[in-house]
Amino acid sequence: MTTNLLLVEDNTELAGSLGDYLSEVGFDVDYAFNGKSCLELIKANKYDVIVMDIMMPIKDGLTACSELRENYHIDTPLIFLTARDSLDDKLKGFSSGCDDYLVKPFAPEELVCRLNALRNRGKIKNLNQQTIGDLKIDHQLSHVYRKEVNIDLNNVEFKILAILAQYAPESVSSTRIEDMLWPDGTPGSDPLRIYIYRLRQKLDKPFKSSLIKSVHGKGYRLAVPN
Amino acid sequence: MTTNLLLVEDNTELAGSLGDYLSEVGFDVDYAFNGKSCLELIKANKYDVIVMDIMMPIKDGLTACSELRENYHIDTPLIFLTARDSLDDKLKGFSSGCDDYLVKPFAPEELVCRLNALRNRGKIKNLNQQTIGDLKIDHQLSHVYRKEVNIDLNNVEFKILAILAQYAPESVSSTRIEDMLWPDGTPGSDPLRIYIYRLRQKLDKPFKSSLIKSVHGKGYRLAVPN
DNA sequence: AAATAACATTACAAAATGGTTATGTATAAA
DNA sequence: TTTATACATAACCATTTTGTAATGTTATTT
Repeated sequence: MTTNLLLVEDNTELAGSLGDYLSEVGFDVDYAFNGKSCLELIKANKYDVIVMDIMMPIKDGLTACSELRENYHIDTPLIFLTARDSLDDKLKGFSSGCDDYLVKPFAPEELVCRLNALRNRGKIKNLNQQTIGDLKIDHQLSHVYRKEVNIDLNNVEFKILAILAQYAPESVSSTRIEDMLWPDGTPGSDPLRIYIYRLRQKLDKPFKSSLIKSVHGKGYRLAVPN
Repeated sequence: MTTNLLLVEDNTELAGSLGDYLSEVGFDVDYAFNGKSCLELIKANKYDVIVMDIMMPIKDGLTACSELRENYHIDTPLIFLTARDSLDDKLKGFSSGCDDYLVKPFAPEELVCRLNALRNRGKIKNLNQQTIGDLKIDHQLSHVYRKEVNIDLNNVEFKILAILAQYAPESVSSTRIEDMLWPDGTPGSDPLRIYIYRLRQKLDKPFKSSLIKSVHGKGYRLAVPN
């Protein structure tokens, strides 16, 4: 998963060294040296994240950023990198439409952290979808699919599956699951087995192979095919 | 458009003054005073953004944040607010899964900027008009169209739709919707269900597919096609 | 092989949740 | 004032969830 990054910085020396560092840690770096050329690049290519200096010739960063947002409706995550550290400068930065603002001098590691945070936010939906074999779990919407077929689970069933999925392919003890399902004490009739049964009816019975395995004396586990 | 914010801070004095400020500038603030109670609140309600101290009794912020991400798959934007300013502390913060990291002491205006940036990140900047599948919502004029057909909604119906659209395709709990519709306390007869029914009559019944889905025990959500 | 414990299955009922209809009241427009 | 509309209430029924009890099956131990 490469991240396409545009580095906009008129100081060629800084651009070079910072760009090298970012390339080393896995970013795919393009360069622009002023606000004008950066707009052209952005319109031509699609970037995951933009790193931009504020003070630049021809067109400064603030102007470039707000043009990007207002005129071209491009909402690629953008972080300003600048020596201007006053509150007023920061407010101007954010009101021009940036997503983050980092004051020079900075540790390159912090920049990388912030870039990752920016990038992940846009793709967050993928992060909360989990795939185990032919099983897909959307933790955001509480949706489950097996072989592209929607499986309709209720609250408790979904929670059990989520727990098993989290620790798969390891087994999870019944008491552990029960503690997570009923933090204030498990009801007195051993309902977990019944829910496991129901989960199996929906998740395993319609298919050839069964995903939920009992581990005698230990608990349950989610089998991951190969 | 209200923003529901959870402030997690064990120092009650700071929590109070900061919370007051955030309320003044338009945030809807809930409070938690340690990592444990915050987890319970977050599981019960859905927040648009979380502001969290790191050093807290019972359960510190870093632990709370990573549990949130890993165990509960909750990706609500989260900003750490802390006096720890070393690079190492920041790296730990980001690797626990936060989205931003602000060092104390800070200007409250900067916090607000960053909160707005977090909230808007990845979302459409044009707030006046919204398109979800074949549904068009004009928040300025309170107009709704589905498949180019004008849908005439009354005040409450429109507000419900706007709320669902704001969080689509996520579900929104009934209590949350009620809080937004009737901030001074819900009328005593569960009117939300009736309004949902009427909204469906106008928005879904004339069409083949239905946009408004009930999520049993959770609330309602707007289905986005594909 | 018998006994025991762990696990699976079935059927059922209470409780919570959600959808619908009918109707009453306040508010604003004609 | 009359009328229409928005808003709220009450009551009813259907569905889903959830927990319980009872019984059958499998695995492990003695």
